[in-house]
Amino acid sequence: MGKFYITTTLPYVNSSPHIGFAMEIVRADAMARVHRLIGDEVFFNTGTDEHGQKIYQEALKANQTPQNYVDEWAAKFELLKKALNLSYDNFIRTTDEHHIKAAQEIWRRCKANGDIYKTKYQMKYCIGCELEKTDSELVGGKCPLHPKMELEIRDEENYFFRFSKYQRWLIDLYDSQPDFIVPRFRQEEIKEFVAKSLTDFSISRLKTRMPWGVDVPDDPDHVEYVWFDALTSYISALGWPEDEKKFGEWWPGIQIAGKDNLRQQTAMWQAMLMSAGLPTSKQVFVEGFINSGGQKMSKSLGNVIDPIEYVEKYGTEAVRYYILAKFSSFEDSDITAEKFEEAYNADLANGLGNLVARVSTMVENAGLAVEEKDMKVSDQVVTMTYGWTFDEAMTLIWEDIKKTDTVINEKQVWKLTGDKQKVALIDLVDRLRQIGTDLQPFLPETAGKILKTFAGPTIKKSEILFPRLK
RNA sequence: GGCGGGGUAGCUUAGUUGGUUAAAGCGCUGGCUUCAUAAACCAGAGAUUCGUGGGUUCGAUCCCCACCCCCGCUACCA
Repeated sequence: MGKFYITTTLPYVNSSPHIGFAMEIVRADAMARVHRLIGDEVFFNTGTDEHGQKIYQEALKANQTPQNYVDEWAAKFELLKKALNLSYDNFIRTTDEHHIKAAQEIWRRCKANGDIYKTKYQMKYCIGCELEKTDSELVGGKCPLHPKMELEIRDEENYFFRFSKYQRWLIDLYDSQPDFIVPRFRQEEIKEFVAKSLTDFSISRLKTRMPWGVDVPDDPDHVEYVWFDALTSYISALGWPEDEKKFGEWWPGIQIAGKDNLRQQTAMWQAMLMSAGLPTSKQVFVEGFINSGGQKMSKSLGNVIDPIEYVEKYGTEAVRYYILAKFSSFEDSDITAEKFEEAYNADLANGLGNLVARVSTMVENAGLAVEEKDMKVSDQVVTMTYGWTFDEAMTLIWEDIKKTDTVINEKQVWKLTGDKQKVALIDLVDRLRQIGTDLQPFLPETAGKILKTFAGPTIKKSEILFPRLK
C-alpha cells in the first residue's frame, strides 16, 4: 500500500483531442485504477498546455483574447473525463495561477544553480509566413511555402538552459535505472542522443514578439518558452513548491508520453529537475503512434479518427476496450472503423456480452440462490499492467471468457439438473465474478454491471451489454 | 545523409542462446448445438515458408553483408 503518482503529458490546446491522446489517458487511467484496486493511494494528473506562439496566433485569428480562447479549449478537454470515464484526480492548466508561480520558481532555482544564462540567439525568419523557421522545416534552405523569398536572419536575446552540463548526469540516470524508460529501446535511443552531444536550448521568448506565456522572473521583457513552463506542470500539480509535504509524498512519479515527446520528457525535463535540485521522474512510459488504414491520419486523407465520435457511436466502454486490448503497447498501432467493429462484435458482443447474458439466464432459469463472494483481481493482470502491456492483460481476461464458454458447452450446463447443475452454475458464477473483477480497471462500467448481476443471492438475466453491430 | 523502430497466413500479432510438420486471435469454410446478443463449441482451409539478394552453417524467420519499403527523430512549432 503505497502512494502512486501518474501524470499524462498535457495536450496542447490548439486542436480537438485526438485518438493518440485518448490512448495515453485511457492507459494512464487503467494504470491508476489497477493501483487503486490493490490498495495504493493514487494521484492521477492530467490537464492542458495553454501557452505559446501557436495558441497566441490562433486566438488572434479567432478574434479572442488568448485566455478566452484557451478557456474554451480546456473545457473541451475536460469533456473527455466523462466521454472516456476517466478517474483523474487533478486537472491542471498551465494558465492556473499556482502553476505560473511554480514555473517561475523552477526558473529561479535553475538560475540560482547557474544553469540559465542570456545570450544572442540567431533565428531564420520567413517574412512571408511571419514566422521563425527551423532548419528541419526548410527545403533547400528556403521556406517551402515561400521558396522565392530569402530568409531573414534575426538576432534575439534569449535565455538559455545549460542542458549540456547535464550530459553526464543524464547518462548516469539511464545507466543506474534500466527501467527508467519503458520500453527499453527508447531508453537506448535517448541515451545515444544524449551521449552524442547536448546543445543548450532556449527557454524564453521576447515579449514584444510573443507575450502569451509565463513572465520570466525579474525580466519583464521575456516570457518563458512554453516547454519550460509546461513540463513544470507535473510537479506544480502536486502543490510544488509551497506544499513541500504533499510534493515529497508523491514525487517522484510516473509519466506517460508519446514517442514524439521522448526528448522533452526523458532528457530535458529530467535535466531541469536535476538543475532545480529535485528528484528525477521514477519512470516514463513512451508509446507509439496511431495510424488509420496503414497511413498517418490526416485531414486531407479523411482518415482522422475522432475519439469523441467513436464514443458517441459505439460507447465509452467499447472505445476503452479497443485502446487497451488492440493497440500495441510499444509500437505504432492502427485503427479503422472496420477493425473496430470487427473487434466489437467478436470480443464484446459475441464474447463478453453474450457470456454474461448466457450465464445469468441459466442461473435465473434454475432459480438458484448464490452465496455472495468477493474476488481478488488476478496477479497476472496486475503484473501485465505494471509492465504497461495492457493488451496482454486483456488477452488473459479474454482467455477466461473463452474458457468459460468452452466449459459450458463441454458440460452442456443448460441440460443439467439437481446438484450437478448447482455445482456447475456456481462455478460459472464465480468465473464471471472473476472476469468482472479483473475488468474493473479497464472497463469500469461494464465490470460494475457484471459484478452487480452476479452479486447474488438472486441472479436475474442481465441486460444486453454490447448489442451486436450489423 | 545520420540514428532508432518495423517488414511472419486476408487482418492484427507471437516466436529466435539457429534444428524435425512456423504459433495464436480475428476473418473465412464446414460440422454440431440451442442456455445465450442467428451468439457459443468443434473441425478445416489458409504463409509460393517468415521484405529482397547474397554469405556463414550439416541446418537460418532467428547470425553476417548489401539492398528495398513503411514509420519516427534529427533539437528550440508543440
